[in-house]
Amino acid sequence: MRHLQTFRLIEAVAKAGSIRKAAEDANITASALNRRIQRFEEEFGFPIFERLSTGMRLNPAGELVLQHYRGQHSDLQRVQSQVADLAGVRRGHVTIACSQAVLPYFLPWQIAHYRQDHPGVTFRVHVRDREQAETDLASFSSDLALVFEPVHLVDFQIIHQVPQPVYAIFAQDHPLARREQVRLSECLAYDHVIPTPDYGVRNLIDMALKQRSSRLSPVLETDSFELIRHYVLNERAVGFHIAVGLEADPRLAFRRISERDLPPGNLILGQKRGRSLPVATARFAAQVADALEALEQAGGAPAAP
Amino acid sequence: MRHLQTFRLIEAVAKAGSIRKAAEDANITASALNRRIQRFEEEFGFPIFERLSTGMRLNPAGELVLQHYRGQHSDLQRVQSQVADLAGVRRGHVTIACSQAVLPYFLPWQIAHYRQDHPGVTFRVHVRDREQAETDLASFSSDLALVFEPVHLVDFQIIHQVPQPVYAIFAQDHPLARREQVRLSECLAYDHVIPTPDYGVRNLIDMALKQRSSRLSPVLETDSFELIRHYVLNERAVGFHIAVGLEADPRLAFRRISERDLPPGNLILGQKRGRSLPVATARFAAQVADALEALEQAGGAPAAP
DNA sequence: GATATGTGCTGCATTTTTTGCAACACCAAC
DNA sequence: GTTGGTGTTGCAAAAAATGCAGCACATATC
Repeated sequence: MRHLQTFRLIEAVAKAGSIRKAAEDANITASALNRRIQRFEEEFGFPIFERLSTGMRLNPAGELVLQHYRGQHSDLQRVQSQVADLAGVRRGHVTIACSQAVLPYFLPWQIAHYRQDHPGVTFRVHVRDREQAETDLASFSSDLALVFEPVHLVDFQIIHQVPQPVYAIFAQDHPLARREQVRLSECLAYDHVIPTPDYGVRNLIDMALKQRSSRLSPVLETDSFELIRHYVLNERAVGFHIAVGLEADPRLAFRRISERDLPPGNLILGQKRGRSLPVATARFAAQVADALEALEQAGGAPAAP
Repeated sequence: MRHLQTFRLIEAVAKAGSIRKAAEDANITASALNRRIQRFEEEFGFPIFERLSTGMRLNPAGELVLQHYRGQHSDLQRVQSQVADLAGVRRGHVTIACSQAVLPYFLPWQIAHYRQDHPGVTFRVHVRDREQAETDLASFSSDLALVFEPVHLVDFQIIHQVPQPVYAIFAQDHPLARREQVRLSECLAYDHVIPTPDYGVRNLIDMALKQRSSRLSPVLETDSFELIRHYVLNERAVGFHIAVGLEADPRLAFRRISERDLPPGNLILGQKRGRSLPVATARFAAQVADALEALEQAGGAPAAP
């Protein structure tokens, strides 16, 4: 919508840090952009940028203005989506910030399934750690977040949550594979592969170990769960993973870690607090919530839908 | 702000019912206005007006668009107010929808008191019955509502409420003036003057009488409390009024109606649910809430602040 | 049934707004 | 000082919005 053009440009300047750079990106001249901003500031009644010798930086007023714009933009999209819906067209665009764990099976299946009924709806998926996911919601960069054990929970509204036990994963021929359930200390006795502290699984392990004698001594620490899943196939090591991303694989075994050692964390579907989502987004969220519900009913066991 | 101009015009057309009328009001030609709307609809992707042979009417999509505009407009004002505040200027504009009862003493004193500290803040007061007040909030026509016994309470968020007993009012020399407290049936035995059914006081009386034998037979039914207050000075009649609008007056007497007959209603300060108010408005609301609090501490007795 | 009055819409000339180009003034680093 | 970066401004060109006049159509009114 053209009436938000000035705000878009303001955002571009704020991001680029200078009028000239932003102008180049937007394919207009610096002078035009400059005057747009001046005109806006005059109309608005207050300057929204600090003029430094090195360029432009938003002042607090500008931050407020930008936030207003983002909310306005998002709400307009919601309205458009709603109108499209009542016109009989189910179209729209859904942006999701999610944990890596849901990438291999859960999320692709959910998206494909939704698109079967509503082929007009498109998606964008951002892989984020739990903190970034909440930031994304707050800045309207993402509509939904599907994350394991979020952190702040301010401005973050839970749509649905399901407890997810942590599993130890290893190659099929690993000694622990003969067991039904394993203890955390047993796992750590082997070489182990763990996520970096940004992630919920790691957080749960850290919390659990605080009151125990065992310590972590990972052979590999990584921010990629895909790497963890594949690494344990190459060395006799133990990895950690939550149920939702696991699926039967003849080479891989996973065993639940005793709840006495490691309480289940929560896989949470959420949105920005107080925001009303576009129709397509809301319906997709409802579908995912149902799927999470079903997951819980099934006992949290790893399985493809 | 100029970027909302198109929305303003759309609103004007919706209200006027025709492009030509709206164009005249806006001091532009019908053709310009027409093209603005066409351009908007094309950009938006859907028509927002029904073209009737008699003029234009918003379709459901248009209603959504208008609602969006009102929300965004209000939010922009909030941002401006907030910026003005952090720039050290306390300025702004507060719009209140209120019951008649608070007009004589309570509200004027509150406004004057606030303006003493913040002379940059201006006010607009709309007298509304309790139902209209809520509509005003919903359509962003008013920022605050101060009403006795609101009706719907959906989309209406209570900021503060204080119980208000109903008083019988009459001339100083009325027989009932010798009593400390009066019964409802006693009042109705005299000629009585009551508000129309739109008002909370009337509603309370109606509810009370449902389970009793007494019936209403008013000599005067009116939507003006000012008229009620003045009428009982001219004829030996009984009127009804809530505490907040009463003040010592040598010619007028008021006596509390027994709570056994008539439970106190609530005087409620509220806003549109989920909306964040401009700084000036929020502070004024806080001041009024404090005053209501003090009113309650004082036992709800009629008195000027 | 003809007329009159209202509606929204459109082609074209005009006005207003926005933009691009070039130059200027300033600052920081080299 | 020179160089490369910044924001800003005068002026002319381009683009967008507007006003005018007239069209086509529907609904009242006589």
